[in-house]
Amino acid sequence: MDMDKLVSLCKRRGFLFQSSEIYGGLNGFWDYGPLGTELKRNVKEAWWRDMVTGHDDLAAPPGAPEAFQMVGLDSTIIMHPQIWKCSGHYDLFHDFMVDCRESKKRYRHDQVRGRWVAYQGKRVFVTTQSGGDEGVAETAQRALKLFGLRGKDAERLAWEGELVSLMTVADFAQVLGPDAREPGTLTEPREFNLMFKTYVGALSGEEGAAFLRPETAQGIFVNFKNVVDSSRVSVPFGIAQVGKSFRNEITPRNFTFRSREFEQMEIEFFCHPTQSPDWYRFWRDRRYRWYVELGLAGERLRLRDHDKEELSHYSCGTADIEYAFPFLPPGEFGELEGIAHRGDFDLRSHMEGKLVRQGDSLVVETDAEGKPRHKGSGKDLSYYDDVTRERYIPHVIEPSAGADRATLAFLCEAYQEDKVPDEHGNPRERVFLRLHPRLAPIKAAVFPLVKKDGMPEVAQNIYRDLKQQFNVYYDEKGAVGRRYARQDEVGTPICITVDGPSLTDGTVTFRDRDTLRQWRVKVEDCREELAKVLRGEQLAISS
RNA sequence: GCGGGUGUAGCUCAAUGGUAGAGCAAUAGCCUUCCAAGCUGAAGACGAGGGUUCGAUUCCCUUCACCCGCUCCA
Repeated sequence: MDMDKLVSLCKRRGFLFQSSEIYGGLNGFWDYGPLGTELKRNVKEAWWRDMVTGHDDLAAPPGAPEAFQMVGLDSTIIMHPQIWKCSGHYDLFHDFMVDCRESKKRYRHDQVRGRWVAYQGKRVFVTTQSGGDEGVAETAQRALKLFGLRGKDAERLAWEGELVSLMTVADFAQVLGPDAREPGTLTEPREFNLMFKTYVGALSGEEGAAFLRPETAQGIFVNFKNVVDSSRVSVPFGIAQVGKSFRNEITPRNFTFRSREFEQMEIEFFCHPTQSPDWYRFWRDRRYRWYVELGLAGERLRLRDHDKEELSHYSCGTADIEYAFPFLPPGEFGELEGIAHRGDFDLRSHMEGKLVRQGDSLVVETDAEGKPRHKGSGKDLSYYDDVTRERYIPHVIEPSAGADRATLAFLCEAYQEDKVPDEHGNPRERVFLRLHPRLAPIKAAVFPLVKKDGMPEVAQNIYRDLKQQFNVYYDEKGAVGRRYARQDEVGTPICITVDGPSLTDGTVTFRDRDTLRQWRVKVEDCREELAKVLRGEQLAISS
């Protein structure tokens, strides 16, 4: 599939627009047009319905260890800045970077290290990105090259001390960049913040500095105790949240795939530590199935378990649900959702402070004085089980999905081209979106075959009746074939046409988007028939 | 952030240092009895800013956006 055609269709029919377009656009931001808004709403509502309001609290679904509860939450985008310090985002997302004017490469200031060396009165800080013996060898090698010496002259170089961080160096004119041939090519360190910074309060002083959330998850963790204390849930249970998140991506690209403002659909599922591997597998499979059920059924969708090396320091299992987007190189997949086993990392972080791995356990990271690097809330977020009389910190399974990415994947998967016969029976190119009926922005279109003989009046009555239950669209302009084509292009599953026989026998035709099949339905049965078709029940073909 | 490429109507494409043109789409109407037909009407563009010039869509500079590669992506 040609991505350009989809992008063009999205703009032409009002699914997606570039943000601030009349001012030249803004990189990494996208607006949803009238139809895109409906589509994305449907994606989010399907998720909410399937995960939360439609979930049966009383019985264990297939693959689940036991029955569980699901509740919702809507937390704020701006939260206490300490949350991001304890969660680890502040340290991970907040770096100083240096650029090399010569090699055009960029490095993290804290990851470049090097050694001071002197030769014939010249003193240079030779850098490397490697540590340990490798770094020592590399700096030795590069110093020889810089001064035009051979290996046997190595002892003529006067080294000063061990490998140290670039952060200890003030004058960059004497620094030889990791990929440079001459010293002095590195820029001053520049602050690089992947979180959007803002200021709370009318005075924009640093004491009011805060961040737009880079994920919705933390809002759930910090409300864990509130939810437990207020909503009669007991472990195991999940808290779901849908909402905007913000990341200052360095290279937003690939349509809406990597946007700076995006929407997430996240669940934090709290369970007993001994049961957590079973719950992890349940959620991994459940979430994969959700995409399949809504139409991403082909080989372009896959479930991929992370390798051990790929796991975050706190995770004991992570899987990605990925889709082979058409804009990616063949064989590459883009992440739609990550399902992570996060252990007790998050709740403990917000109790004790930012955690780091030490051997097999997580401990509070400390500063030079032995105090916590980022202090936690100090609140007890453990859970007391009334039945077993056990107190513990629940483990967390986190299925974290991107609403915009899912929407984009559904669009890509739905895009179809085929040939249908025109009025003379000659094949004509057709573009249509084979969207799942639950996702389709418009559920049905109602047409009078021609704009006379009382057909519009009948069609309008059907339209008004259906409108009470479904998002339907009325159109009486031009040839009916054109109207069909327009609806196909935006994925409307059914077109209902009032024709000659309608006026005498009270039936109308239903036309199926994918097969072009038509069958007759009584006017008074339209609502029920449409509901049936949208539920995916067998089409009642009678003509 | 770097390098290369591209910016003309919703889309596809013209032309031009001196009034920017077409096809398709969209739109209003006529016609039309099942898959973008036809006729008529009206509407619609040089990404933005600056410079050179009597005059710039065209030449120059800057900027913004998009595409490709690098970099980045807890």
